[in-house]
Amino acid sequence: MIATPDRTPLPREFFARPVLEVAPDLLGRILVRTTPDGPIALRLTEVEAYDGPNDPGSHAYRGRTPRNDVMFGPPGHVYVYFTYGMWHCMNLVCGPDGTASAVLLRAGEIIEGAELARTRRLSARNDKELAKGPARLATALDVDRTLDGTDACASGDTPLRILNGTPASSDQVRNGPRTGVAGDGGDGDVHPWRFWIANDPTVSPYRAHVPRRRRS
DNA sequence: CAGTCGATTCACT
DNA sequence: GTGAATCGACTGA
Repeated sequence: MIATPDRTPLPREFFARPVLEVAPDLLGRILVRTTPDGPIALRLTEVEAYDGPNDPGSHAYRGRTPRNDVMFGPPGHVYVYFTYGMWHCMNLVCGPDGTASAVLLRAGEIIEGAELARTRRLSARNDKELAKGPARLATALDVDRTLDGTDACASGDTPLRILNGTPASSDQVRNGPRTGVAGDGGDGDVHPWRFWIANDPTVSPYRAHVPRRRRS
């Protein structure tokens, strides 16, 4: 018998801890996206940690800019970036105010509002693929830069909230190198800061970083 | 101000 | 497995 997920909101203090502590603890939590058409809820199954200005793989590595400004702010807020000219990815800001660390939400299982998610993810061949990958996750939840800076810990009307859910037990958590991160591998250290739930079918496949060939 | 490339995805072979 | 799509942020001259 499966316990009903706990829908208590996660408090800001949850996110104020060190990012490497928060990231694995996020697995099994529930993200609720409230759209004009209704709610979409997602159970997190895969995340990656980015450890502020000390982390070459992080957008915060080269300092504060208009794009990454939210990362430098208080924890519990959402950092959304636009990439490859067509996709969005979403993060949750962690650590004390000013730390600039964040967790990239890479994959999850849609547990509510799948019919809404399907209309945004027409290329998905099945429901496991709706949010299998960070840009797919953002697309399924209708997240773009207009939500950058949203407080996921605010009470009342919010487009995004994060709930307690059913945290993954530590023996179900796996970790390994981050996907597609230029700062990892090579001459630098590989940070095994990708965390996922073992054997979960919604987790995205690992890919090493490949520099893009120059366009003709 | 031009050049480079990205915390990716999808269609094809 | 390979390559295209697509644009804005960032870099360095």
